[in-house]
Amino acid sequence: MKPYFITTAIDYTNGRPHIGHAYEKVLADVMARFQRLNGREVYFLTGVDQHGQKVQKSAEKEGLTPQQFVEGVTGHFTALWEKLGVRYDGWAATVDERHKRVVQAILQKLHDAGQLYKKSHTGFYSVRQEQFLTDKERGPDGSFGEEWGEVVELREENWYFKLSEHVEWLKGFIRSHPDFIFPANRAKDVLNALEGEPQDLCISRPVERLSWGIPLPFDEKFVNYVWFDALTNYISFAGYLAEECGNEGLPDFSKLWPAEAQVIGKDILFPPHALYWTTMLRALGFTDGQMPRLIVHGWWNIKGAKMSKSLGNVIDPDHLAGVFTPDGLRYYLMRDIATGQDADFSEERIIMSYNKELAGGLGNLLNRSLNMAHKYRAGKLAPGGYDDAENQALRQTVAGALPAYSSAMDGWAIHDGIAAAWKIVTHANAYVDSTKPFSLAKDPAQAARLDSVLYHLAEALTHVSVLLDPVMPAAMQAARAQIGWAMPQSFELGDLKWGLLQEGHQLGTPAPLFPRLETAQ
RNA sequence: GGCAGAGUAGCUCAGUGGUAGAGCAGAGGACUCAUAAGCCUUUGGUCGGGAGUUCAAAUCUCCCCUCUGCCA
Repeated sequence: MKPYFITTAIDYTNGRPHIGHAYEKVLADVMARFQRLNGREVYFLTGVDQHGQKVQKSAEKEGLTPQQFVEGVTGHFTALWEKLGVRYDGWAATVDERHKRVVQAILQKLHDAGQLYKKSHTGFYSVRQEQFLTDKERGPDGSFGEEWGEVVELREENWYFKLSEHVEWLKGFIRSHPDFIFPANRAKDVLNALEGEPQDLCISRPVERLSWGIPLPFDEKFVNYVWFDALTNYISFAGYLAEECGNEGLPDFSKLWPAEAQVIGKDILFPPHALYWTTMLRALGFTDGQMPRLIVHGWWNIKGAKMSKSLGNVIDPDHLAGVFTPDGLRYYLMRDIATGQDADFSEERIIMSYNKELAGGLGNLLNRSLNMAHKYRAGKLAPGGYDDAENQALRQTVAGALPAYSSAMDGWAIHDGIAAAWKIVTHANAYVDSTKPFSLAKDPAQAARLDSVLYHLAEALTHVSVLLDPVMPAAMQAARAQIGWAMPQSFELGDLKWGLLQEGHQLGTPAPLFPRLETAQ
């Protein structure tokens, strides 16, 4: 089977990462880890978009070269992924020479195929902002606002991609491939938007206006414009045209493509991915069967409002990871949103999810279970021959969690996958209260039953540590270390059957897995 | 303005013809192994408004109100 190829949007290196960046990468990372656990080979590609006018200007403002500037900002992203446990296989940085070679090769190919043409455009140009203005920028009285400074009418030549030639094909493709866009209702938005008869895409900027970009191979007076460059990362770093371009150290494209999942935010579905990207691939000769699948996620709002610098409500993931631990943040980001929909970020909710669910629910269950096993049996497990209806019920919950978890996770319903695994936690906590091992310990005649209860708790927790591993890799590894069971390298969900812990298994030392946070402020 | 979706307990939401559900929050209780954690019980809704179809409507039809998304 081909590897599961998953990509994310590449982040624009014009500012520091916020919670939205972190959510998308964690989402992709969780899916990558789940697919691996599910026995699939995975290739996870993510990265940064480093070219363009905004970067050029920000660099100028700080007195740096664009290269120096993007290196600095890129460092904030890679450091965050390191901290959050986002573990990627390929890193797509658009200043990479290998990427530039592929972008140029693609441009040449499209040029040779007659998919590009030069046209002059006359429009209103803001000298201060260095950009053309459209009617959107006009005020109610029809004039351009003061923020644009001097506005002049300007005539400029540029290169265009014949995107409109492929729009009819695209409509048909979307209608005949309901899985192309997840969630499905987004596909309707795209079809509706396509009724607006999209214009050809301008893919260049004169080099006098923008120097920080990839030059067009067939016309040195221009550099390539952002979207074309950025979108190409999905194939350039997957090894597309690697041989032709002399690129080394990249995957075998023929084995990797198409991507099973291109994880993007709803803001860049249309037109960039659903229109530009698909028609680019089509123009390059990619068939219907070689189109990637788009996974469109929603946004984290702040008290119902969009997160924005001007509102001053930007949430810093680095700070949250410091307070709630990286896995505490990953857990909250995955459990409090339905993939594809928006959610409200709430300080109260993240505190609750950590203290109530992770500390009080899962962490405390592990702690009380191991503690009793050490207190009554020196941490040594003996499944023994005792069994009863309560034990059977717990085993049934454990067995039933796996299929529900798998299908939810595979369908991008991460929050449902977590809930499926959590049924074990809830049941096990109730099981402690109903079996009362602390009472059984006082009665020598109940020794066999006590052994079976302690065993059931440890075994159930081992299963939970595997199911939640994609969401909280570091914490679940720590949990397994306390249990004294290491997940084998080759372990897959199919191996998750009752009896992972053997007769005589020695449990490790318990310690609070998610120390409760004091909320007194 | 066009298209799409949503309005159900304080909050987040599930529920597509058959006596209103879950989680969290709130209230009460029993227990003590544990991170003042966990467990049990429980308050709470004329299912946005109106009309219609039906023995029966949160669920189907029509109208209205409010909100959201995408596009222009």
